[in-house]
Amino acid sequence: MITEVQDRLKAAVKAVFGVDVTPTVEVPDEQFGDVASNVAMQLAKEVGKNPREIAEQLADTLQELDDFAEVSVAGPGFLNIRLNDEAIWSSSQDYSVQGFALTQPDYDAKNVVLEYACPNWFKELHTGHLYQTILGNALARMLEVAGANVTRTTFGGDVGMHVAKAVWSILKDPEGYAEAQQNDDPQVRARFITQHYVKGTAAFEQGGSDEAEIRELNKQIYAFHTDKSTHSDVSAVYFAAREWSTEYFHYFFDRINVDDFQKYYPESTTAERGMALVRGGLEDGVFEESERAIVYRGEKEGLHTRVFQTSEGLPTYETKDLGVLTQEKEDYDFDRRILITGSDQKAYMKVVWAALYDIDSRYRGTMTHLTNGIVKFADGSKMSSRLGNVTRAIDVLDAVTKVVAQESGSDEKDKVMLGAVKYEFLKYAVGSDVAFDVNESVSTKGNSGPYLQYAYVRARKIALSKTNDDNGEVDIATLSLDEYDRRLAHKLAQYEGVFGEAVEHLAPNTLCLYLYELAQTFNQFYENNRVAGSGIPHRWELLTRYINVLNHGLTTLGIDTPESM
RNA sequence: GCGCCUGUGGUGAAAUGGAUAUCACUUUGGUCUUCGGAACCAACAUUCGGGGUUCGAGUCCCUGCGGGCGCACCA
Repeated sequence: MITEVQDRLKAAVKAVFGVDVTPTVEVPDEQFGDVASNVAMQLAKEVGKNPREIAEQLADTLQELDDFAEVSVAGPGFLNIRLNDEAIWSSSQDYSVQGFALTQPDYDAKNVVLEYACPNWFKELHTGHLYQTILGNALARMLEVAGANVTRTTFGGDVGMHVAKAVWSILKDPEGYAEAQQNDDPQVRARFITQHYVKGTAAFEQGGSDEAEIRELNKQIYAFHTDKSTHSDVSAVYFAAREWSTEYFHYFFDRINVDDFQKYYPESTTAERGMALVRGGLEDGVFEESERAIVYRGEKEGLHTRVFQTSEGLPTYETKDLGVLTQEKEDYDFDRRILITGSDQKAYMKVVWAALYDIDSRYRGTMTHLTNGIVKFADGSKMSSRLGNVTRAIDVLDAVTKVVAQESGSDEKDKVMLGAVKYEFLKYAVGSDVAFDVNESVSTKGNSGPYLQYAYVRARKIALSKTNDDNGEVDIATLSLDEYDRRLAHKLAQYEGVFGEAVEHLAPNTLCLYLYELAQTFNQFYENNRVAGSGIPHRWELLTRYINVLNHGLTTLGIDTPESM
């Protein structure tokens, strides 16, 4: 709808003023028209006339076109266009039945690597991971619809100080370990490891001999991956717990029903590769030595200095990140790489990428970093996994399950629970803080996943009530839409444009908002207009189109549509 | 201290520089003898303060105040 109008406007501007522009066209508030443009303001300077005058001239030309029922000028020079019913109807036609063509030029046939969730081995997943997983899953699906070959990857720490802390604590206090060996519930084992991580962290912060032991253990664990020396009590515990964590990740991602990652990159597998890059970069002057460590001087890019190799000769997270980046490039030859992490990593990641660009400038301009805000409790305090006061991802699911169970008692409860959680996270713009109150923030009413799921279920059931009287064909020539028919058709016609915008800005919330408004528009239509037994073919057709768009949108966001609720 | 981000109804959020700032929750009051009521309708704000740029500013610039995050061997 937008693009058709845009084309006509462009042609009209060319004809009247001989100027090439891409007119801005948008859907205005309903009172103004079906589509509107402020192209007259765009042109004012170039043409040297006042916008109002330009708009009047364009209106006269546009008024002649068949699809336009009315073209008027308002305010400083807005062009408001009301389409005739036939044009409204046919611009929503593309969405009927199947085979939506929603490819976007920026992504069509491009290789995209999407890295998200990035869990740490030896720690339970918390709400931040839950959020990133849901967001990443939705973006991946959106980009696939847009035509991209998407590879979902995740990168997490299976080596490093946090690991040493957990393993140290288990070795120190093996009580519970035997028990965990017996209990193969992934959630229980993950909990066991996390508790030791918290204890190990506390001991480390006390300093003294505990800290020294943990540092020593850290080196030992790195060596397991280079020497493959896996025959000790220490390595037995390490590899067992590492395996438990891996199983736990698979268990959890399956639990929330998101697409599988094509590839897990544990840090241990990218360390050596990163170290090689750092050594090479040191020779080329990208890195330099400082206090026996190897650092990158970010100041030359307006950033700060970061350590890539410790004075102990160990790689840091920075180096392992270089490793995974180049590994992904080699494995999937990405045209574009999108990374999702917490916003606390923003400045850090800039430095790593600056170093990478210095090493290999091909990467410049191919990478995007999306961040979610800090996940906070509703009282404003920040969660810290180090202190153990996290809201675990599983706690969120449990809390919402309770709410949903009270309200529905249906057999598709799980879909509704996950729908509530997913939509709640997706409906807000990417990047803002996530203030999280387990008991209150996940809604099942109003602008929520369950509202949309219910809207879908209801519409499907209505569609099943079709009788012989309702089987007529829509006849464009005699088509007559009333206020509510028209409003719904108009809203349906916007899907393609909204989807394109959501992809362009990597903003699932745009899509969420549209689907919610669509459902509201339908509910108004349904409240006022009879469908079943009406014998009005276009109402049935609108119902079908509505169901298809809703289904497509929700599915793309990773939200399942239940059969009943 | 330096850098980056942020401030929108009671609460949580939306708004490529465009028209009378949008939505949900809460609260208050309505609709309907259901095509599935998890519905529909109505009421509730001078976008933190002060300057500036612009035909036009929640949005851009400057400044003040408040909040967050990051700044070398953790991830």
